[in-house]
Amino acid sequence: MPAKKSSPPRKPPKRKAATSAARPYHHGDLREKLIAATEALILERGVDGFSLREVARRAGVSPAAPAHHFGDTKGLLSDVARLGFKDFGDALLEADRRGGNDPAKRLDEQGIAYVTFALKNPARFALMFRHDKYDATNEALHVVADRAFNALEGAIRAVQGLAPTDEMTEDAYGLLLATWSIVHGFAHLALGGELDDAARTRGGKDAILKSFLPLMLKHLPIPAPQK
Amino acid sequence: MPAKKSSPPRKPPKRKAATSAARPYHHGDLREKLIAATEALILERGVDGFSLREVARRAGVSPAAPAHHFGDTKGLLSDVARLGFKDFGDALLEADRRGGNDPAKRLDEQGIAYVTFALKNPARFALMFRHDKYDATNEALHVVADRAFNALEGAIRAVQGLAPTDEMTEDAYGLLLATWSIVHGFAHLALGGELDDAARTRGGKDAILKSFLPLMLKHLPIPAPQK
DNA sequence: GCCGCGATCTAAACAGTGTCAAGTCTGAAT
DNA sequence: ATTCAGACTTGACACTGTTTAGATCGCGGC
Repeated sequence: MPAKKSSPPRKPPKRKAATSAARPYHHGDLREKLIAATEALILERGVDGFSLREVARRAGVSPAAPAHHFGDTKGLLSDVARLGFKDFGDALLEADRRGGNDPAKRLDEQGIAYVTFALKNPARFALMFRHDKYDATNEALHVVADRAFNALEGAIRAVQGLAPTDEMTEDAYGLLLATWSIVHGFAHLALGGELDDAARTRGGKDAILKSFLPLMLKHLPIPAPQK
Repeated sequence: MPAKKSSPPRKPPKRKAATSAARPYHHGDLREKLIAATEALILERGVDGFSLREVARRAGVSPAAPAHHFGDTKGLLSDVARLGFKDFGDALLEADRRGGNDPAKRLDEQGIAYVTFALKNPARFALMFRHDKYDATNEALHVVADRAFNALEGAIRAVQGLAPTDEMTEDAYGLLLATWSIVHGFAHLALGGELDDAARTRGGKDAILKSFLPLMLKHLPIPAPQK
Protein backbone atom coordinates (compact mmCIF):
# COMPACT_ATOMS: atom_id res chain seq x y z
CA MET A 1 0.00 0.00 0.00
CA PRO A 2 1.40 3.31 -0.90
CA ALA A 3 2.00 5.14 2.26
CA LYS A 4 -0.86 7.38 2.73
CA LYS A 5 0.15 10.94 3.18
CA SER A 6 1.79 10.26 6.48
CA SER A 7 1.66 13.90 7.32
CA PRO A 8 -1.55 14.21 9.25
CA PRO A 9 -4.09 16.09 7.26
CA ARG A 10 -4.15 19.22 9.25
CA LYS A 11 -7.42 20.24 7.89
CA PRO A 12 -9.82 20.70 10.72
CA PRO A 13 -13.05 20.38 8.85
CA LYS A 14 -13.06 20.47 5.15
CA ARG A 15 -16.51 21.65 4.62
CA LYS A 16 -15.92 23.91 1.70
CA ALA A 17 -13.66 23.03 -1.14
CA ALA A 18 -11.34 25.53 0.41
CA THR A 19 -8.14 24.29 -1.11
CA SER A 20 -5.63 23.37 1.46
CA ALA A 21 -2.00 23.12 0.53
CA ALA A 22 -2.58 19.92 -1.35
CA ARG A 23 -5.36 20.10 -3.82
CA PRO A 24 -8.43 18.21 -2.80
CA TYR A 25 -9.40 15.14 -4.67
CA HIS A 26 -12.92 16.33 -5.27
CA HIS A 27 -13.28 19.98 -5.70
CA GLY A 28 -16.86 20.07 -6.67
CA ASP A 29 -16.89 22.67 -9.37
CA LEU A 30 -14.53 21.10 -11.85
CA ARG A 31 -17.09 21.16 -14.61
CA GLU A 32 -17.55 24.91 -14.43
CA LYS A 33 -13.86 25.44 -14.00
CA LEU A 34 -13.08 23.45 -17.14
CA ILE A 35 -15.58 25.42 -19.16
CA ALA A 36 -14.16 28.71 -17.94
CA ALA A 37 -10.63 27.56 -18.68
CA THR A 38 -11.70 26.48 -22.16
CA GLU A 39 -13.23 29.85 -22.96
CA ALA A 40 -10.12 31.61 -21.75
CA LEU A 41 -7.86 29.30 -23.71
CA ILE A 42 -9.61 29.58 -27.06
CA LEU A 43 -9.70 33.33 -26.58
CA GLU A 44 -5.94 33.33 -26.09
CA ARG A 45 -4.90 30.81 -28.70
CA GLY A 46 -7.86 30.41 -30.97
CA VAL A 47 -10.10 27.41 -31.42
CA ASP A 48 -7.28 25.38 -32.92
CA GLY A 49 -4.87 26.33 -30.19
CA PHE A 50 -7.13 24.53 -27.77
CA SER A 51 -5.74 21.54 -25.97
CA LEU A 52 -7.55 19.34 -23.52
CA ARG A 53 -4.40 18.73 -21.55
CA GLU A 54 -3.70 22.44 -21.25
CA VAL A 55 -7.20 23.03 -19.95
CA ALA A 56 -6.76 20.25 -17.41
CA ARG A 57 -3.45 21.77 -16.44
CA ARG A 58 -5.03 25.16 -15.83
CA ALA A 59 -7.79 23.61 -13.78
CA GLY A 60 -5.18 21.80 -11.76
CA VAL A 61 -6.27 18.29 -12.60
CA SER A 62 -4.89 15.35 -14.50
CA PRO A 63 -5.31 15.05 -18.27
CA ALA A 64 -7.93 12.34 -17.90
CA ALA A 65 -10.10 14.20 -15.42
CA PRO A 66 -12.22 16.09 -17.95
CA ALA A 67 -13.30 12.85 -19.56
CA HIS A 68 -15.47 12.03 -16.62
CA HIS A 69 -17.52 15.18 -17.02
CA PHE A 70 -17.57 15.59 -20.76
CA GLY A 71 -16.67 12.27 -22.28
CA ASP A 72 -14.08 13.59 -24.66
CA THR A 73 -12.80 16.81 -26.16
CA LYS A 74 -15.81 17.23 -28.40
CA GLY A 75 -18.07 16.86 -25.41
CA LEU A 76 -16.41 19.75 -23.65
CA LEU A 77 -16.42 21.96 -26.72
CA SER A 78 -20.06 21.09 -27.38
CA ASP A 79 -20.97 22.49 -24.02
CA VAL A 80 -18.97 25.65 -24.59
CA ALA A 81 -20.62 26.06 -27.99
CA ARG A 82 -24.01 25.54 -26.40
CA LEU A 83 -23.39 28.33 -23.92
CA GLY A 84 -22.26 30.50 -26.81
CA PHE A 85 -25.46 29.89 -28.74
CA LYS A 86 -27.44 30.65 -25.62
CA ASP A 87 -25.86 34.08 -25.22
CA PHE A 88 -26.00 34.62 -28.96
CA GLY A 89 -29.74 33.95 -29.00
CA ASP A 90 -30.19 36.24 -26.03
CA ALA A 91 -28.41 39.03 -27.86
CA LEU A 92 -30.50 38.58 -31.00
CA LEU A 93 -33.78 38.43 -29.13
CA GLU A 94 -32.85 41.46 -27.09
CA ALA A 95 -32.09 43.33 -30.31
CA ASP A 96 -35.36 42.17 -31.79
CA ARG A 97 -37.16 43.55 -28.77
CA ARG A 98 -35.37 46.87 -29.22
CA GLY A 99 -36.84 47.04 -32.69
CA GLY A 100 -40.30 47.41 -31.23
CA ASN A 101 -43.08 47.34 -33.77
CA ASP A 102 -40.97 48.41 -36.68
CA PRO A 103 -40.09 45.26 -38.65
CA ALA A 104 -37.30 46.96 -40.56
CA LYS A 105 -35.77 48.18 -37.34
CA ARG A 106 -36.07 44.73 -35.79
CA LEU A 107 -34.07 43.31 -38.66
CA ASP A 108 -31.53 46.08 -38.59
CA GLU A 109 -30.99 45.76 -34.85
CA GLN A 110 -30.54 42.03 -35.18
CA GLY A 111 -27.99 42.48 -37.92
CA ILE A 112 -25.99 44.84 -35.75
CA ALA A 113 -26.32 42.50 -32.79
CA TYR A 114 -25.18 39.53 -34.88
CA VAL A 115 -21.96 41.17 -35.93
CA THR A 116 -21.38 42.82 -32.59
CA PHE A 117 -21.65 39.51 -30.80
CA ALA A 118 -19.17 37.95 -33.19
CA LEU A 119 -16.62 40.70 -32.68
CA LYS A 120 -17.04 40.88 -28.93
CA ASN A 121 -16.89 37.10 -28.55
CA PRO A 122 -14.54 36.06 -31.33
CA ALA A 123 -13.48 32.74 -29.88
CA ARG A 124 -16.97 31.61 -29.00
CA PHE A 125 -18.35 32.68 -32.34
CA ALA A 126 -15.60 30.92 -34.22
CA LEU A 127 -16.21 27.75 -32.27
CA MET A 128 -19.97 27.91 -32.78
CA PHE A 129 -19.54 27.68 -36.53
CA ARG A 130 -16.85 25.03 -36.49
CA HIS A 131 -19.06 21.98 -36.63
CA ASP A 132 -16.13 19.63 -36.82
CA LYS A 133 -15.04 20.70 -33.36
CA TYR A 134 -18.11 19.55 -31.48
CA ASP A 135 -20.76 16.90 -31.51
CA ALA A 136 -23.26 17.73 -34.21
CA THR A 137 -25.89 15.43 -32.78
CA ASN A 138 -25.99 17.21 -29.43
CA GLU A 139 -29.66 17.83 -28.77
CA ALA A 140 -29.39 20.64 -26.24
CA LEU A 141 -27.13 22.47 -28.62
CA HIS A 142 -29.58 22.23 -31.47
CA VAL A 143 -32.31 23.72 -29.33
CA VAL A 144 -30.45 26.93 -28.55
CA ALA A 145 -29.02 27.18 -32.05
CA ASP A 146 -32.50 26.95 -33.56
CA ARG A 147 -33.71 29.51 -31.08
CA ALA A 148 -31.12 31.98 -32.36
CA PHE A 149 -31.96 31.23 -35.97
CA ASN A 150 -35.68 31.64 -35.34
CA ALA A 151 -35.12 35.12 -34.01
CA LEU A 152 -33.84 36.11 -37.42
CA GLU A 153 -36.59 34.29 -39.27
CA GLY A 154 -39.19 36.00 -37.09
CA ALA A 155 -37.99 39.43 -38.10
CA ILE A 156 -37.95 38.44 -41.76
CA ARG A 157 -41.52 37.22 -41.49
CA ALA A 158 -42.54 40.51 -39.95
CA VAL A 159 -40.82 42.45 -42.69
CA GLN A 160 -42.64 40.42 -45.29
CA GLY A 161 -45.95 40.56 -43.48
CA LEU A 162 -46.09 36.81 -42.92
CA ALA A 163 -47.73 35.21 -39.92
CA PRO A 164 -45.64 32.73 -37.93
CA THR A 165 -47.68 29.89 -39.39
CA ASP A 166 -47.54 31.03 -43.00
CA GLU A 167 -45.21 29.18 -45.25
CA MET A 168 -42.17 31.15 -46.28
CA THR A 169 -42.46 32.52 -49.79
CA GLU A 170 -39.53 32.22 -52.12
CA ASP A 171 -38.95 35.90 -51.87
CA ALA A 172 -38.99 35.83 -48.11
CA TYR A 173 -36.58 32.94 -48.05
CA GLY A 174 -34.27 34.78 -50.41
CA LEU A 175 -34.30 37.78 -48.12
CA LEU A 176 -33.63 35.56 -45.13
CA LEU A 177 -30.64 34.03 -46.86
CA ALA A 178 -29.38 37.41 -47.97
CA THR A 179 -29.61 38.84 -44.49
CA TRP A 180 -28.03 35.88 -42.80
CA SER A 181 -25.29 35.69 -45.41
CA ILE A 182 -24.38 39.33 -45.24
CA VAL A 183 -24.02 39.53 -41.48
CA HIS A 184 -22.38 36.15 -41.26
CA GLY A 185 -19.97 36.94 -44.06
CA PHE A 186 -19.12 40.31 -42.62
CA ALA A 187 -18.45 38.76 -39.23
CA HIS A 188 -16.17 36.17 -40.79
CA LEU A 189 -14.27 38.70 -42.85
CA ALA A 190 -13.79 40.90 -39.81
CA LEU A 191 -12.71 38.06 -37.56
CA GLY A 192 -10.40 36.74 -40.24
CA GLY A 193 -8.62 40.08 -40.24
CA GLU A 194 -9.67 40.64 -43.82
CA LEU A 195 -10.84 44.17 -43.08
CA ASP A 196 -7.96 45.25 -40.90
CA ASP A 197 -6.01 46.97 -43.65
CA ALA A 198 -9.03 48.94 -44.70
CA ALA A 199 -9.89 49.80 -41.12
CA ARG A 200 -6.39 51.17 -40.62
CA THR A 201 -6.69 53.59 -43.52
CA ARG A 202 -10.36 54.41 -43.13
CA GLY A 203 -10.99 55.61 -39.65
CA GLY A 204 -9.74 54.25 -36.44
CA LYS A 205 -9.61 51.04 -34.64
CA ASP A 206 -13.29 50.40 -34.26
CA ALA A 207 -14.11 51.54 -37.76
CA ILE A 208 -15.37 48.07 -38.50
CA LEU A 209 -18.30 48.21 -36.13
CA LYS A 210 -18.90 51.95 -36.15
CA SER A 211 -18.40 52.71 -39.79
CA PHE A 212 -18.19 49.67 -42.05
CA LEU A 213 -21.12 47.78 -40.62
CA PRO A 214 -23.80 50.47 -41.01
CA LEU A 215 -22.29 51.50 -44.33
CA MET A 216 -22.78 47.98 -45.52
CA LEU A 217 -26.18 47.29 -44.03
CA LYS A 218 -27.53 50.23 -45.98
CA HIS A 219 -27.17 48.13 -49.09
CA LEU A 220 -29.45 45.41 -47.89
CA PRO A 221 -32.87 46.65 -48.92
CA ILE A 222 -35.71 46.01 -46.57
CA PRO A 223 -38.89 46.19 -48.62
CA ALA A 224 -41.81 47.92 -47.03
CA PRO A 225 -44.02 45.49 -45.13
CA GLN A 226 -46.62 44.06 -47.42
CA LYS A 227 -49.77 42.69 -45.97
CA MET B 1 17.85 27.38 -43.18
CA PRO B 2 15.66 25.64 -45.67
CA ALA B 3 16.02 28.74 -47.76
CA LYS B 4 15.20 27.30 -51.08
CA LYS B 5 16.56 28.73 -54.24
CA SER B 6 13.58 29.30 -56.40
CA SER B 7 15.28 28.09 -59.50
CA PRO B 8 16.52 24.59 -58.99
CA PRO B 9 17.38 22.94 -62.27
CA ARG B 10 14.69 20.41 -61.99
CA LYS B 11 14.78 17.44 -64.17
CA PRO B 12 11.37 15.88 -64.53
CA PRO B 13 12.24 12.90 -66.69
CA LYS B 14 14.10 10.43 -64.63
CA ARG B 15 16.68 8.89 -66.82
CA LYS B 16 16.10 5.42 -65.58
CA ALA B 17 12.48 4.59 -66.14
CA ALA B 18 12.25 1.22 -64.51
CA THR B 19 13.62 1.80 -61.09
CA SER B 20 14.75 -1.04 -58.98
CA ALA B 21 12.44 -2.64 -56.53
CA ALA B 22 13.44 -0.23 -53.85
CA ARG B 23 12.07 3.21 -54.28
CA PRO B 24 14.54 5.71 -55.59
CA TYR B 25 16.13 8.12 -53.23
CA HIS B 26 15.36 11.07 -55.41
CA HIS B 27 12.20 10.93 -57.33
CA GLY B 28 12.26 14.35 -58.79
CA ASP B 29 8.70 15.46 -58.46
CA LEU B 30 8.22 15.20 -54.74
CA ARG B 31 7.17 18.81 -54.42
CA GLU B 32 4.28 18.41 -56.83
CA LYS B 33 3.37 15.08 -55.35
CA LEU B 34 3.16 16.52 -51.86
CA ILE B 35 0.92 19.32 -53.03
CA ALA B 36 -1.37 16.90 -54.80
CA ALA B 37 -1.49 14.64 -51.77
CA THR B 38 -2.28 17.62 -49.55
CA GLU B 39 -5.19 18.71 -51.71
CA ALA B 40 -6.56 15.18 -51.73
CA LEU B 41 -6.15 14.84 -47.99
CA ILE B 42 -7.87 18.07 -46.98
CA LEU B 43 -10.66 17.20 -49.37
CA GLU B 44 -11.09 13.88 -47.62
CA ARG B 45 -10.65 14.92 -44.02
CA GLY B 46 -11.00 18.67 -43.98
CA VAL B 47 -8.37 21.27 -43.29
CA ASP B 48 -8.03 20.16 -39.69
CA GLY B 49 -7.78 16.52 -40.63
CA PHE B 50 -4.58 17.35 -42.43
CA SER B 51 -1.41 15.75 -41.18
CA LEU B 52 2.06 16.27 -42.54
CA ARG B 53 3.04 12.71 -41.73
CA GLU B 54 0.02 11.34 -43.56
CA VAL B 55 0.91 13.36 -46.62
CA ALA B 56 4.47 12.10 -46.50
CA ARG B 57 3.13 8.57 -46.13
CA ARG B 58 0.99 8.95 -49.22
CA ALA B 59 3.87 10.35 -51.19
CA GLY B 60 5.97 7.41 -50.06
CA VAL B 61 8.61 9.40 -48.24
CA SER B 62 9.74 9.83 -44.68
CA PRO B 63 8.03 12.31 -42.35
CA ALA B 64 10.94 14.70 -42.55
CA ALA B 65 11.15 14.81 -46.33
CA PRO B 66 8.61 17.61 -46.88
CA ALA B 67 10.60 19.93 -44.67
CA HIS B 68 13.26 20.28 -47.29
CA HIS B 69 10.82 21.56 -49.88
CA PHE B 70 8.48 23.61 -47.75
CA GLY B 71 10.22 24.29 -44.48
CA ASP B 72 7.36 23.22 -42.28
CA THR B 73 3.67 22.45 -42.36
CA LYS B 74 2.68 26.06 -42.82
CA GLY B 75 5.03 26.33 -45.76
CA LEU B 76 3.30 23.48 -47.54
CA LEU B 77 -0.17 24.78 -46.79
CA SER B 78 0.87 28.26 -47.91
CA ASP B 79 1.72 26.90 -51.30
CA VAL B 80 -1.55 25.03 -51.56
CA ALA B 81 -3.42 28.17 -50.54
CA ARG B 82 -1.48 30.15 -53.11
CA LEU B 83 -2.55 27.78 -55.86
CA GLY B 84 -6.10 28.06 -54.59
CA PHE B 85 -6.04 31.84 -54.79
CA LYS B 86 -4.60 31.59 -58.26
CA ASP B 87 -7.49 29.48 -59.52
CA PHE B 88 -9.93 31.56 -57.53
CA GLY B 89 -8.71 34.73 -59.17
CA ASP B 90 -8.88 33.06 -62.56
CA ALA B 91 -12.49 32.12 -61.95
CA LEU B 92 -13.42 35.64 -60.86
CA LEU B 93 -11.66 37.31 -63.76
CA GLU B 94 -13.22 34.90 -66.20
CA ALA B 95 -16.64 35.71 -64.75
CA ASP B 96 -15.85 39.39 -64.98
CA ARG B 97 -15.02 38.95 -68.63
CA ARG B 98 -18.31 37.15 -69.20
CA GLY B 99 -20.06 40.25 -67.88
CA GLY B 100 -18.89 42.20 -70.91
CA ASN B 101 -19.68 45.86 -70.78
CA ASP B 102 -22.57 45.57 -68.36
CA PRO B 103 -21.23 46.49 -64.92
CA ALA B 104 -24.16 44.97 -63.09
CA LYS B 105 -23.71 41.73 -64.99
CA ARG B 106 -20.01 41.73 -64.24
CA LEU B 107 -20.77 41.94 -60.54
CA ASP B 108 -23.48 39.32 -60.71
CA GLU B 109 -21.29 36.90 -62.61
CA GLN B 110 -18.50 37.36 -60.11
CA GLY B 111 -20.85 36.70 -57.23
CA ILE B 112 -21.97 33.48 -58.81
CA ALA B 113 -18.38 32.53 -59.56
CA TYR B 114 -17.32 33.27 -56.00
CA VAL B 115 -19.83 30.92 -54.47
CA THR B 116 -19.47 28.32 -57.18
CA PHE B 117 -15.74 28.15 -56.65
CA ALA B 118 -16.24 27.72 -52.92
CA LEU B 119 -18.70 24.86 -53.35
CA LYS B 120 -16.70 23.12 -56.05
CA ASN B 121 -13.45 23.47 -54.14
CA PRO B 122 -14.56 23.25 -50.53
CA ALA B 123 -11.24 22.18 -49.06
CA ARG B 124 -9.19 24.76 -50.90
CA PHE B 125 -11.62 27.53 -50.14
CA ALA B 126 -11.72 26.63 -46.46
CA LEU B 127 -7.95 26.63 -46.31
CA MET B 128 -7.67 29.93 -48.13
CA PHE B 129 -9.58 31.69 -45.39
CA ARG B 130 -7.90 29.97 -42.49
CA HIS B 131 -5.05 32.38 -41.97
CA ASP B 132 -3.78 30.53 -38.95
CA LYS B 133 -2.98 27.56 -41.13
CA TYR B 134 -0.46 29.21 -43.38
CA ASP B 135 2.20 31.86 -43.37
CA ALA B 136 0.53 35.24 -43.50
CA THR B 137 3.70 36.99 -44.60
CA ASN B 138 4.08 34.90 -47.74
CA GLU B 139 4.62 37.42 -50.51
CA ALA B 140 3.64 35.30 -53.49
CA LEU B 141 0.42 34.47 -51.75
CA HIS B 142 -0.47 38.08 -51.15
CA VAL B 143 -0.02 38.84 -54.81
CA VAL B 144 -2.57 36.33 -56.03
CA ALA B 145 -4.94 37.05 -53.15
CA ASP B 146 -4.92 40.75 -53.98
CA ARG B 147 -5.46 39.91 -57.61
CA ALA B 148 -8.65 38.07 -56.72
CA PHE B 149 -9.83 40.87 -54.48
CA ASN B 150 -9.13 43.49 -57.11
CA ALA B 151 -11.36 41.68 -59.56
CA LEU B 152 -14.27 42.33 -57.24
CA GLU B 153 -13.25 45.91 -56.58
CA GLY B 154 -12.99 46.53 -60.32
CA ALA B 155 -16.56 45.51 -60.91
CA ILE B 156 -17.75 47.65 -58.01
CA ARG B 157 -15.92 50.62 -59.48
CA ALA B 158 -17.58 50.03 -62.81
CA VAL B 159 -20.98 49.80 -61.21
CA GLN B 160 -20.38 53.08 -59.43
CA GLY B 161 -18.88 54.73 -62.45
CA LEU B 162 -15.49 55.22 -60.85
CA ALA B 163 -12.24 55.19 -62.76
CA PRO B 164 -9.52 52.82 -61.52
CA THR B 165 -7.61 55.79 -60.15
CA ASP B 166 -10.54 57.46 -58.41
CA GLU B 167 -10.69 57.11 -54.69
CA MET B 168 -13.46 54.88 -53.48
CA THR B 169 -16.42 56.80 -52.14
CA GLU B 170 -17.98 55.74 -48.89
CA ASP B 171 -20.99 54.48 -50.76
CA ALA B 172 -18.86 52.45 -53.13
CA TYR B 173 -16.93 50.97 -50.26
CA GLY B 174 -20.16 50.05 -48.51
CA LEU B 175 -21.35 48.29 -51.62
CA LEU B 176 -18.04 46.49 -51.93
CA LEU B 177 -18.30 45.28 -48.37
CA ALA B 178 -21.91 44.25 -48.82
CA THR B 179 -21.14 42.28 -51.95
CA TRP B 180 -18.10 40.59 -50.52
CA SER B 181 -19.89 39.82 -47.27
CA ILE B 182 -22.95 38.34 -48.89
CA VAL B 183 -21.13 35.94 -51.19
CA HIS B 184 -18.55 35.10 -48.57
CA GLY B 185 -21.18 34.50 -45.92
CA PHE B 186 -23.30 32.43 -48.23
CA ALA B 187 -20.33 30.30 -49.14
CA HIS B 188 -19.48 29.76 -45.49
CA LEU B 189 -23.02 28.88 -44.55
CA ALA B 190 -23.27 26.44 -47.42
CA LEU B 191 -19.92 24.82 -46.69
CA GLY B 192 -20.75 24.63 -43.00
CA GLY B 193 -23.80 22.59 -43.86
CA GLU B 194 -26.01 25.30 -42.48
CA LEU B 195 -28.26 25.24 -45.53
CA ASP B 196 -28.51 21.49 -45.94
CA ASP B 197 -31.77 21.11 -44.08
CA ALA B 198 -33.40 23.81 -46.15
CA ALA B 199 -31.99 22.38 -49.35
CA ARG B 200 -33.51 19.01 -48.51
CA THR B 201 -37.01 20.43 -48.17
CA ARG B 202 -36.75 23.06 -50.87
CA GLY B 203 -35.72 21.44 -54.05
CA GLY B 204 -33.09 18.89 -54.63
CA LYS B 205 -29.51 18.39 -53.97
CA ASP B 206 -28.10 21.29 -55.88
CA ALA B 207 -30.77 23.68 -54.73
CA ILE B 208 -28.11 25.73 -53.04
CA LEU B 209 -26.37 26.79 -56.22
CA LYS B 210 -29.31 26.63 -58.58
CA SER B 211 -32.03 28.09 -56.42
CA PHE B 212 -30.82 29.71 -53.22
CA LEU B 213 -27.94 31.63 -54.68
CA PRO B 214 -29.84 33.56 -57.37
CA LEU B 215 -32.77 33.99 -55.01
CA MET B 216 -30.46 35.67 -52.58
CA LEU B 217 -28.43 37.73 -54.99
CA LYS B 218 -31.64 39.37 -56.13
CA HIS B 219 -31.69 41.15 -52.81
CA LEU B 220 -28.38 42.84 -53.32
CA PRO B 221 -29.32 45.95 -55.26
CA ILE B 222 -26.96 47.08 -57.92
CA PRO B 223 -27.63 50.76 -58.46
CA ALA B 224 -27.61 51.96 -61.99
CA PRO B 225 -24.18 53.18 -63.04
CA GLN B 226 -23.85 56.82 -62.18
CA LYS B 227 -21.64 59.07 -64.13
C1' DG C 1 38.22 10.09 -65.66
C1' DC C 2 36.63 11.00 -60.71
C1' DC C 3 35.77 13.67 -56.98
C1' DG C 4 33.83 16.58 -54.08
C1' DC C 5 29.75 18.80 -52.64
C1' DG C 6 25.38 20.49 -52.29
C1' DA C 7 20.78 18.86 -52.68
C1' DT C 8 17.75 15.28 -51.23
C1' DC C 9 16.04 12.02 -48.39
C1' DT C 10 16.14 8.59 -44.12
C1' DA C 11 16.31 7.26 -39.27
C1' DA C 12 15.90 8.19 -34.69
C1' DA C 13 14.62 11.00 -31.13
C1' DC C 14 11.85 14.56 -28.46
C1' DA C 15 8.07 16.94 -26.68
C1' DG C 16 3.52 17.38 -27.30
C1' DT C 17 -1.39 15.65 -28.15
C1' DG C 18 -6.21 12.72 -26.99
C1' DT C 19 -7.86 8.66 -25.07
C1' DC C 20 -8.12 4.36 -22.57
C1' DA C 21 -7.55 0.77 -18.72
C1' DA C 22 -6.63 0.21 -14.21
C1' DG C 23 -6.15 1.70 -9.86
C1' DT C 24 -6.78 5.02 -5.81
C1' DC C 25 -9.27 8.17 -3.17
C1' DT C 26 -13.54 10.31 -1.01
C1' DG C 27 -18.03 11.21 0.78
C1' DA C 28 -22.13 9.59 1.87
C1' DA C 29 -25.77 6.05 2.30
C1' DT C 30 -26.67 1.83 4.20
C1' DA D 1 -18.79 0.34 9.86
C1' DT D 2 -18.79 -1.20 5.66
C1' DT D 3 -19.92 -0.71 1.17
C1' DC D 4 -20.09 1.60 -3.02
C1' DA D 5 -20.46 4.63 -6.84
C1' DG D 6 -18.55 8.65 -8.49
C1' DA D 7 -14.31 11.60 -8.98
C1' DC D 8 -9.81 11.65 -9.96
C1' DT D 9 -4.78 9.89 -10.92
C1' DT D 10 -1.31 7.09 -13.08
C1' DG D 11 0.70 5.05 -16.82
C1' DA D 12 0.47 3.60 -21.26
C1' DC D 13 -0.41 3.80 -26.36
C1' DA D 14 -0.64 5.65 -30.81
C1' DC D 15 -0.51 9.63 -32.85
C1' DT D 16 1.38 14.47 -34.24
C1' DG D 17 5.34 18.23 -36.07
C1' DT D 18 10.02 19.23 -35.86
C1' DT D 19 15.05 18.63 -35.14
C1' DT D 20 19.42 16.23 -35.48
C1' DA D 21 22.67 13.47 -37.59
C1' DG D 22 23.72 10.61 -41.20
C1' DA D 23 23.14 8.23 -45.73
C1' DT D 24 22.68 8.61 -50.70
C1' DC D 25 22.42 10.64 -55.16
C1' DG D 26 23.81 13.31 -59.27
C1' DC D 27 25.80 17.35 -61.17
C1' DG D 28 29.76 20.55 -62.17
C1' DG D 29 34.65 21.33 -61.88
C1' DC D 30 39.08 19.54 -61.93
